[in-house]
Amino acid sequence: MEPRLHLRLYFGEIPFGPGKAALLDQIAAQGSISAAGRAMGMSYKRAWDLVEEMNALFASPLVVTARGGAAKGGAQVTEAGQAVLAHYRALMDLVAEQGAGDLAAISALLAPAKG
Amino acid sequence: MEPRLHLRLYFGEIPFGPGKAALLDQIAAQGSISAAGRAMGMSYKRAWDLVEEMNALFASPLVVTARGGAAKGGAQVTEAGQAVLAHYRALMDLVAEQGAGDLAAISALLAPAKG
DNA sequence: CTCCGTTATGTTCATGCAAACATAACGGAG
DNA sequence: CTCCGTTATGTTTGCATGAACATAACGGAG
Repeated sequence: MEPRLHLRLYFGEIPFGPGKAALLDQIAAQGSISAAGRAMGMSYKRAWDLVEEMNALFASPLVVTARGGAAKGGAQVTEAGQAVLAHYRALMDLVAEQGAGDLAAISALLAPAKG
Repeated sequence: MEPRLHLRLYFGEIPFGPGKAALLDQIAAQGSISAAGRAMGMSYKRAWDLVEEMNALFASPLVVTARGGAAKGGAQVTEAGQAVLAHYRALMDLVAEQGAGDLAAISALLAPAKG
């Protein structure tokens, strides 16, 4: 499961967090939205809706798609997509490393994990 | 309105972002949950629910309350509350300053603001 | 031409969540 | 004892969200 304490980047009302980052990773690795969805236990429609949401946010799409048969159809993460992913990861790493003290201080105040 | 690009800290499913931070600020400034809610254009119930949610997250409450009349009743932000607020702000500042490059890079890729 | 895996889209249903409204308990001030 | 502003809680209703199901379009492989 996801770590107890994490960060989400927000573009207005639209969140970009661990879920969308992992989806982009899976699309890059699998070469299709449906395969990525399967690998993540997510319905194709759900995955596709998330992709559409992300693409709508940016001037150029983060994921490009192609219809068609087994060898032709598929999806690829664009350079813009890789860039967004890289900058998102950089921000998360920044917080995880240089913000470790603050994160630990907050964690120490948290109530014991509930069932 | 809130900035187009911001961060929320997540404790499991529970978010802690600009809204709750501002609510804590207002409670500290106004001395009561209801006054804080009024100042923020938020119903008392909404504000109280948020306070309850935050208090449940931590080992000791972030806000303590007292019932009663005009001079007696009210709410105060505890030391734990001030600490959480300070560490949250520190993380946000860290991202805003040292993550400025990544934030700018992402912003540059965003589609022009829609209506 | 058929088949298969993919993208693309729509519909329905359940669930969660927030807003609005309503009410009770409290306790000092006067 | 009454009043007032506060904390505290419950109920209802509308809206947004997600899950599940269904269907269409596409296009290369064979």
